[in-house]
Amino acid sequence: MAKPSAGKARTNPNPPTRQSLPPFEAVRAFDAVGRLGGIRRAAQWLDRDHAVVSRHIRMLESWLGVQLIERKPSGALLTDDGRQYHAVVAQAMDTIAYATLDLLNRGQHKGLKIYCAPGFALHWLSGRLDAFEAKNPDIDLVLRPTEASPDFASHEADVDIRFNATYEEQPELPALVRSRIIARVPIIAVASQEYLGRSEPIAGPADLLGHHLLHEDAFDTWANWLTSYGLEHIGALSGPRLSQGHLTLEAARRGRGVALANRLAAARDLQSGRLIEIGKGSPSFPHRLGEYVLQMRRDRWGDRIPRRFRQWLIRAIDRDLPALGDDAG
Amino acid sequence: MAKPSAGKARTNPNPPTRQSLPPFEAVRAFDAVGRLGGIRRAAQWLDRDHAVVSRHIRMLESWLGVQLIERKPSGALLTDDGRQYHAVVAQAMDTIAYATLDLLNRGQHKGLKIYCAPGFALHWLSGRLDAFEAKNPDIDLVLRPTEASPDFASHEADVDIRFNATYEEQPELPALVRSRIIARVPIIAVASQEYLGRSEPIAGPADLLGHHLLHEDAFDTWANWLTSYGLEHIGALSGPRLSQGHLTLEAARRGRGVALANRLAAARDLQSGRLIEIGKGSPSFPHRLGEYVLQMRRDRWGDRIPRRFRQWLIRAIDRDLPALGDDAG
DNA sequence: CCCAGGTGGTGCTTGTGGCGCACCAGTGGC
DNA sequence: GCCACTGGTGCGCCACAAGCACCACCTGGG
Repeated sequence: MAKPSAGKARTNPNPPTRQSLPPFEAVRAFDAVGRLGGIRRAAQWLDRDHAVVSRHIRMLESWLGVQLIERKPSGALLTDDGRQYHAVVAQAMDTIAYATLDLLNRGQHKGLKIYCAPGFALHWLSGRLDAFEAKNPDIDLVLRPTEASPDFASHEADVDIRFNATYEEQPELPALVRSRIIARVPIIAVASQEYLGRSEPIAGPADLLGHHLLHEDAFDTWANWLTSYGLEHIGALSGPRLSQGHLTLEAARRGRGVALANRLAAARDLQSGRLIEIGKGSPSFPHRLGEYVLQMRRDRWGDRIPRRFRQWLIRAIDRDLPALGDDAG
Repeated sequence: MAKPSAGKARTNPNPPTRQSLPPFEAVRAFDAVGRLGGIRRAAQWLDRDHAVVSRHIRMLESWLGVQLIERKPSGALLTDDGRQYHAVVAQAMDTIAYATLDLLNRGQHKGLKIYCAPGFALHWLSGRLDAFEAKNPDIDLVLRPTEASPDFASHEADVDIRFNATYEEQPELPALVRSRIIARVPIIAVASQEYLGRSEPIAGPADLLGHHLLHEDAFDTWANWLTSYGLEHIGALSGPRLSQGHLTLEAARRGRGVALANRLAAARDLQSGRLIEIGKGSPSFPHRLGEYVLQMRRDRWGDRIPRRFRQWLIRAIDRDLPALGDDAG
C-alpha cells in the first residue's frame, strides 16, 4: 500500500463507493431487456423464466429508486434514465465479456470430449446435442459412444456418462472422479408382440427362465436382474450372447427372444409397438431401477465448459424424461 | 440486425457471447483482491469472510481455466493474465459504479429516517450507528427515539424499531407495514443491591407483589409480566408511575424499588453491578422473552437504503447480542 | 363478437449458491 | 520457539434466485 511498488497501480485503489454496485443478476437482466426490448424475449435469451427477469427488473428499479422501463403490451421500453443507464452498463458488460473471452481462448481448450454409454448416446443424447451446440457455439463438442469409461487420469475424455443397475454391486469410483446421477430409468424386459404370441405366457420373473434370453456379452445382466427378484440357482441361462446392448434390442425386435433394456433405450420401440414391455404395471414385476450417471474429474467439476454442459444436461433431461420413471408414462 | 429502426441502436444487439460472463460475485471478489493485494484484505473491504473470497477466486480461476493470482504468505499477487484481466474488469466495474451513483443521486432521497424505541436507541443503536455511517457515507441518517411508531402512510419515517413482550397481546400491523424480528431479549426484574439488602427476600414472582414496583406510565407491564407467571387477581399494584422505561431503570439504580427491563437495556447496569437481575438462573423465574422488531413500509422493503440498513442491523446485532438470550451470558 | 397469442405480474415451493464459522497448514519476523 | 500473519477447506445454514402455474391485460384476426 505504501508505495506503488514495482508495478503500475493503474486502477484507483479507493473508488468512492465500490460497495454500492447493484445486484448483478439484476443488471444482467436489465441489459438483456434493454437490448431486446421485452422481458419475455430477454428471459428467453438468458435462458431463464420470464418471471425471474420481471422480478429482477423490479428489484433493480426499487433498489435504484428510479423507473428504468415502461411496460407496454407490446413489450418493454426504456425510460430516459433507463436508456442512459443502459448505454453505460451494456458497454461495460461488453467490455468484461470480451476480456473474458480473450482469457478463455488463451487459457483453455475450448473443447469438451464426452464419452458416453452407447444406449444413451444413440437414444437420447445425439438427438439433443445440437441444441446445446447451438446455444454454445464457442464450445467444440466431441461425442464418442464407448463401452468403457475413459481414463480420466490421462484426460482421455472430459465427461463420461454411464448406466448402472442399482440392484447390482456398484463399481467404486477412483478418488479422482466425481459423479452425479442424471436420470433414473426402470430396467425392463422386452420382446416383440410376435414372439410373445407364440411363446409360453409370462406371469412373473420366474417364467422367464424357460425363454430365449438375449444376453449382452461379458455381462451377467440377466442373472443379476433375475436374482433381484428373488430367484436363486439360476444356473446357466440359455440364449445368444450379443456384443452390445442395442444388438439385443435389435434381436428382440426380430422376435428372437427377450431382451433386458432400460426404458429410455427402448422408448422408441415401445411407442411404435415393435417391442412390448413384459409385466408392465404388473405387481409381479416391481420396478428395477437403473441410473445414468455423469462422471468427470473432481478437480474439473467447476470448470466452465463441463459445468455448462452438466447444467444443460440435467435441465434438458428433467424436461424430457420425468415420465420415464413412473408407470404412468 | 435488419435495420437500426427509429432509435439509435448504440449497443450491439447480438454480442458474440453474452452468455459467457463469469459469475459476478467472483469477479467482484477478484477486483477487490487485485486492488488490495490480498484475500483477507479484500474480504474485509467487501465485508465478507475471507473464506468466501478465497472460494470465489478459485472458482473464477477454475471457470476461466486460467490462474489469476499467485498465493504468497505475504498476500496475493496478480499473474500476468490476472493483471491484464483485472485492468479491464476494474475499469468496467468503476464505470458501472459511477453510472449507478449518478442514477442514485438523481433518483432518490439519500436519507434514512429511523424511529426507534428509546431504550434500544439509547443502549445499543446510537453507539453503533457511526459504524454504519462510516461504511455508508452516501446515506444521510436521522435517528429519532420515540415512544410511538411513525405514521408510515405519510412517510413520517422510513424505518421503525419497537419492542414487544411476547407474552402480551401483539398489536396487529397495518397491511402497509412489514416487520421482521431483529433480536430476542429476556425481560427481567432488576433492583439495586442496596435495595435488595434491606427488603424482603424474593424467591419467586409472587414475592414481588409486596415490593415497590416501578411502573412505566400508561403500560400495564408489571401486571402482564406477573400474570405470565400464573399470578392472578393482582389488583392495584403499588409504586410510582414513571413516564418512560429508562426512568424506571434510573429509579431502580437509586434503590427506589424493582423495575422491569429487557436485558439489553439493563446490560450496562448489570455489568457494572449497579443493578442486580432478580432470580437470575433460578427455575422460579423462567425467561419471559421480548423481541425487538424492525418495521417499515412493505413496498419499500427492497429499496436500496433501508435494505442496506436492515442487513447491517441484523448482522451487527447477532455479532453482539447472541449471548443476551441465554442465561450463560 | 370472441378467441388466440402476445405482453408483464405474482404467490408458492424448491434448490442452491453465498456465506460464516472453526479449524487447518505454511511462512516469516521477533 | 513462539506468534502473527498469510490462504485453504469441510460443514451447516439460510436467504434468495429460479421455476411453475396462473392471473390480468391488450390486440389483431377470423
